[in-house]
Amino acid sequence: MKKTKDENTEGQILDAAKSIFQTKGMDGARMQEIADKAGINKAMLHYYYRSKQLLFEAVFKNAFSLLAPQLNAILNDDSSIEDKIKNFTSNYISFIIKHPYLPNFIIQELNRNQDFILKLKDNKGFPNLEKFKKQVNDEVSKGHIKPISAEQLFINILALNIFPFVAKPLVMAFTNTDDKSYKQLMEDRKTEVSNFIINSIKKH
Amino acid sequence: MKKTKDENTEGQILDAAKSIFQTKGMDGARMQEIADKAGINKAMLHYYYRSKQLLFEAVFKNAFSLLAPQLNAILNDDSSIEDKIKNFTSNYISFIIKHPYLPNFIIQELNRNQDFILKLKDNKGFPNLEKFKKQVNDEVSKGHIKPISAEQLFINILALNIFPFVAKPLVMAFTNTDDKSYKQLMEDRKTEVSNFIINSIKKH
DNA sequence: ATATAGTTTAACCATTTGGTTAACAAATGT
DNA sequence: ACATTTGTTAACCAAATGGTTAAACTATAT
Repeated sequence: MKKTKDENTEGQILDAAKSIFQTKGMDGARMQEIADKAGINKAMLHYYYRSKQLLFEAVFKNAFSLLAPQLNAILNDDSSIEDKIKNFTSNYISFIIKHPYLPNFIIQELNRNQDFILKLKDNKGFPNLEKFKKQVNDEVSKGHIKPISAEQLFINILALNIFPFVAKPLVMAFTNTDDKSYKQLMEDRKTEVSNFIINSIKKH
Repeated sequence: MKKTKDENTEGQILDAAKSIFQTKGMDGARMQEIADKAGINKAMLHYYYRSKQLLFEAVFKNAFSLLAPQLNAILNDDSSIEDKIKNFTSNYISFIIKHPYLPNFIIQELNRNQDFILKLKDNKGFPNLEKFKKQVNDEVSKGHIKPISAEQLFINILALNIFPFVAKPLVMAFTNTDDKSYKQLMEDRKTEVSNFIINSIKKH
């Protein structure tokens, strides 16, 4: 029987690398620290992944492949705009509570290395706005929702959902909340945010 | 006559350090690169700022002291909620277009070093939500706007304004825009975002 | 049993990096 | 004019860091 990911060395390395890279970033991460966390010799990292860069890319692609399907849900699903917003908001916030470092990690590293995203864009499954655009334009011209471009609406949805996690320390300081009450604020947002968006675009 | 900031060495160092730290972060920045950018010997960095950590802190505090007044504008001004949102959105986006790396830098470094914000919180002039809370609660109970907590409204305002700059490479990839059309998208948001927020909270 | 291929380790290496030193140059005060 | 403080440089240093090597150990196949 094939060993499960967390008993074989390669998987242990990836898990440790995830944890270190996602909290410290490419530049802040140390190969020795990853090896220590995985409980193995540093040479093993190079045996399985050749270099820090390649290990990092493995972690990054893995992280991105978790995020992309969440976004495709809102872009390519067949439900109504209103349902999409409701579902996405609720699902997405649950998702991030499970992977708190993920959006920050992706954003930080994409800012550091602009070329990186070009590689990702070629992948099938990379989020594409076309269908969503058509849907938004349709609903606007039918008069179901107020005029708004699909791009701006999409940016707003992402912003309202992702930002509070990315800027957590900053927002916690401003709102004077501790970890526990911040978590509650985020729970509240599962419905708060979708209401906020829908209020804004629906006609009265 | 005292030399202006950009002719004296100390100021040149700070300028160079700003540019390097804000694009590469604490971990990615190299003292030699800062010295080269400032056009001086590396030993000068230590002569004026003692250590990388202290030089970094000088840059960080400087950056934060630019951001804080922008936020206080929305929190402590005497205008109506609607005016605040309009002005803040328009001003803030202009502000960031002038300092594109600033919000990302602050968020990234605060995530890296959680203790850091505690030092800032003690400073007078650190954004405080109390007055804004009172105003929002007032307008809600008077029935001028729909029920919403001041914290959630504040988070939403920050999110809609800051996020598109922080996550620029990601959003550019999703929306398939180049630098020029992204800049246009951001210009449009100066009014787009405030309409979006006001639509959402106003009563009909 | 024995050869073979895959896995793991300790020791090592070259380079990078933040920081220091000692000597030198330029102001500044007396 | 000269002494003292301030500013600047090149050379240097120790520690950290990504990566390599050669030997040892383990599993697998014949």
